[in-house]
Amino acid sequence: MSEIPKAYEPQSVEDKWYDFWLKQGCFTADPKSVKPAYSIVIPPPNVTGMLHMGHVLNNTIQDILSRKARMDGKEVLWLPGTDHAGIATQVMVEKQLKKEEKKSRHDLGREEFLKRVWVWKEKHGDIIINQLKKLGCSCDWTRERFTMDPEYSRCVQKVFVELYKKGLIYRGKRMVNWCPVSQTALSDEEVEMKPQKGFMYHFKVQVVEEPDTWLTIATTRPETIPADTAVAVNPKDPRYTHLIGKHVYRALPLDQPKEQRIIPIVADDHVDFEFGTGVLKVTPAHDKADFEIGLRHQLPVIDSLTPDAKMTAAAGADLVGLDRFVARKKAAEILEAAGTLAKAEPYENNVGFSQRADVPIEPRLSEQWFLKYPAVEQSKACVAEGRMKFHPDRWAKVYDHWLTNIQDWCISRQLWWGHRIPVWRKRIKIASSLLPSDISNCLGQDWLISSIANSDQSGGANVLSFLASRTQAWTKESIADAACIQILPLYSNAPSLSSRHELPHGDYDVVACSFSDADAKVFEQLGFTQDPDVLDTWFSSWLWPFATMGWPEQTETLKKFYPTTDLVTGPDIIFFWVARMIMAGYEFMGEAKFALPDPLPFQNVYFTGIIRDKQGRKMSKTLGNSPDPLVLIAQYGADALRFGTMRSAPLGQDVLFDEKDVELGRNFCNKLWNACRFRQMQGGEVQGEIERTSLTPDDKWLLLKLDAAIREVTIALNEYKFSEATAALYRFFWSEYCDWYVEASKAVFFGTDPQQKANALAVIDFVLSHTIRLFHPFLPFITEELWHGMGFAADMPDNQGGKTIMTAPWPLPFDDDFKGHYGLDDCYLEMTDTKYELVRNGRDLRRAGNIQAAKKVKYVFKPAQHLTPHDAEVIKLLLNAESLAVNADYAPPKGTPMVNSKLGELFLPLEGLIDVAAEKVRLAKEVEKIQSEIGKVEQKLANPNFTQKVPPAVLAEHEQRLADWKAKLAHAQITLDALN
RNA sequence: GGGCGCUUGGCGCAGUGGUAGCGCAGCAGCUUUACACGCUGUGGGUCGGGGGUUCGAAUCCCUCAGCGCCCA
Repeated sequence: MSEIPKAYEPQSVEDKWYDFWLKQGCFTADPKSVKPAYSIVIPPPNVTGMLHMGHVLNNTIQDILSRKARMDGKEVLWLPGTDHAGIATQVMVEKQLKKEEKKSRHDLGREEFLKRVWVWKEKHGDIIINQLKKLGCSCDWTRERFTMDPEYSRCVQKVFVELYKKGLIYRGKRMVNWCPVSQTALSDEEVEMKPQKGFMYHFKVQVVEEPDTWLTIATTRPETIPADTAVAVNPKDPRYTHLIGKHVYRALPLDQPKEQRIIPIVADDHVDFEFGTGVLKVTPAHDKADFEIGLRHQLPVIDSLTPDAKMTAAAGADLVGLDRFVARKKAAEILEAAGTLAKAEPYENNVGFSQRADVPIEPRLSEQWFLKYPAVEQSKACVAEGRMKFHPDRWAKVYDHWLTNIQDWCISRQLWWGHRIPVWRKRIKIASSLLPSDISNCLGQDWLISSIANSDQSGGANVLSFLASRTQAWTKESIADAACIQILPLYSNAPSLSSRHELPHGDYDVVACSFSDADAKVFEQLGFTQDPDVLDTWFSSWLWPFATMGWPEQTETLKKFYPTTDLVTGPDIIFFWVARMIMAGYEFMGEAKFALPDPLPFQNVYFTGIIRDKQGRKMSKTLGNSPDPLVLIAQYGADALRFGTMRSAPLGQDVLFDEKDVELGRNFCNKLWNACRFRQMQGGEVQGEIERTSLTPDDKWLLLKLDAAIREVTIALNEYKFSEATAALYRFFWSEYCDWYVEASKAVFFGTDPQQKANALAVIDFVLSHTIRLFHPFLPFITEELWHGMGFAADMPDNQGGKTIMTAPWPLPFDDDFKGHYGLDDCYLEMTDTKYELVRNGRDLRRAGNIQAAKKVKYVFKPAQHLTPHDAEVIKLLLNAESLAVNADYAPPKGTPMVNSKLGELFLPLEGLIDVAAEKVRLAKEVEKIQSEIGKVEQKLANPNFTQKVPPAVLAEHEQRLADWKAKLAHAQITLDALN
């Protein structure tokens, strides 16, 4: 740091140090280390993603935690990676394909399309990784993982097979959330409810048995009328009881003969009296609740929508082929023309939207894979009992509520990009009863295994009961973990086999499930076809904390770093990810071989706020209110972005982002830079010995303030209060160190005493070397630059900061020995504060006199006690005075403005220059304020209830306060009198 | 409908029983030999409304209102 630029220039510094850290392997975790472990797994960003402010917040926090842990002497693993983001990535590549080649994925075929996705991934997949590096993230990049990596994919498939064998995964025909744009099922968590403006249509239907009776039905979706298979009323609704069991003519489609449109009136408790007219149209194919009603009353299901949400032939000639929203209007028009539309009034209701495609989802009956969540009770308990802590803890309630009302997870997606479901199927026909030969014919000799053969001497019946138990299935001995096979009747929901002892004749699926590539080949050869669906992306990310560490092997990494210490994520994925990871931890890390007392995946979860713009709106591409962090980094520096973000991100609150915060961060870095520059300009020995007898009160004051700052910052970080930590650092460094200590130290540096100078330098080096370390987790780049540039690294052992500040020890609060040795008594705090208070008041005198700030003036000080030459020099300098005459016998001329303090009286004898009238007004105002304060305290003290009930300490404090105010009043009065 | 959170100077926030604070913005002044990305000052709040507990309430309780989020 020979030629130090006047302003800090981050660009030249940041890349240099990041490369250095990488080359030196500073981020690489050593599982063999004897140091205690600290670990975090990154919430994997989408491989398609670009860095946004949410990532900045989230990853800065993880980096702070990681860097602090390293300085605490921990062996740190921050494990990075990306997820494959099934829908998002597929949609993106499809768009590109359409744009560049005017082709759809179907034009290419599955295999070719997937090749294109991989090409895209290789080309763009590391964009976000490089962006994280720009931010300074100290991730162990040697362990970077991608959810579609072969090893990781194998974990996903293994988990699927295990859960399948336990009977927790099943295939079922259910109502699911269907996204007509992506044409896939979605889990409940991927559906977002939004209020939508539409119409409530009231239409009439005629009762078959009583042609004079018409019922009015209210609906927001008239286009689904052709799929109605009943109308329902509440059995307790007196308006309609007499009609139950009768029928109505369905209002649509009109081209269908009337007698084919007869549907029953059923009674169902689900129907709300109050809603609409109390008569509900029941559309089992297109509404979840209606589907349930349909089941209760064995209603047929008419599907009137195609997978891309156009009307089918069942909707009639008028509507067929129309988009659902067009058909809605058309249906209303048809009803109106037919004279059966009673009214249509504006109506707002909540509609489920696909989170990805942002279109209304369709409830749709389809065959999907579901998971009954494992380890739910353990997962609830670990948070409820506080073994895992949520910060802020209110999220624990949200978590608990979700787990209590948990629904099976729809894990299949009708996509191509993702982990393909490791299930193969082959259709077989069973004529009378199942024989082992049926199975062997189907599976080949290779799959007939000894355990079955032995237990199944007598043939079919035992095989059937064996299959019926469903908790076991035929497994190939050599790869017992990898595979299982079941025989399931077609179109059956999962549990149906359990009560059967005989398989009736008919069509069956032989279902083979395996994560072995060899098995897959065999299945294909035998004419099995693999399930076309892929798994939900979250079905891979829920394994993240251990699948990234080499599971299912008990690797060194797992042994050392699992369970992880902290997880940092947004509350918006508490269900998607956090809860599921906890369940996966209990389910898959609970095995005896891992020997974990508690297999929870992390000990603490820190939930960040959501980043909003300064008007409080969510950051979004369409609003264009989301700044590009890389632009900010280029403009202000990564440290500035980090510091600004942390400073404005209180625990548990959303963050209102303002570029001003980043500017403030930059200004702060510049301040830090220049403070070090000032030190450099004084020259002298680096980190000299502090001579205890030479310490001035200012030195002691500063060291005590540093001690307080170390305590505050450490406590704040332990409690995840990052904005408090930055606030404490900001205050200490700027307001205490720079504004007061550095200015006061100029009294020494501008003086002539070499011993004093050397000592001040030693104090400054001591304080700066501590401060820079405190700042390091927040400002990794500038602190590394200064650590070396200031020469603080020079005398340190390599692993104690000699090589990099990253491993310099985190500053500890001073112990009593240290304080005793250097005489750091709290009285120096008060003494020095009093001195600085005197300076502040002395500066006021200038203003009162309308004296230009630049003009040097002469002050006179009348000490009330001994004043050292050093203190006199400090006061003079801080007052920017031409001179400060210390005179115990000073007799001021009448009208001399003065201020009073415990140290003595400070006069500004500038006869004639003082605006006496203005000064009088100012003092009168001050007296008024003091009197009002005295009044308040006196009133309290006069209250016997107060004096009798209050704790003695509080009483004493009030009495002291009264005395202080009274002293101030006396001083002010004297000053005022002096002007008269 | 249920749950959670928020409401403190123009803006963003801290303060969980004992003198209402911080930063930004504003205003006034300043080429003070580290820093104008700076320095020195300064104005501005009956702590959302109402009620209660208490010697004492921004803080605890009740209630109302507004805003936001999650779930149904």
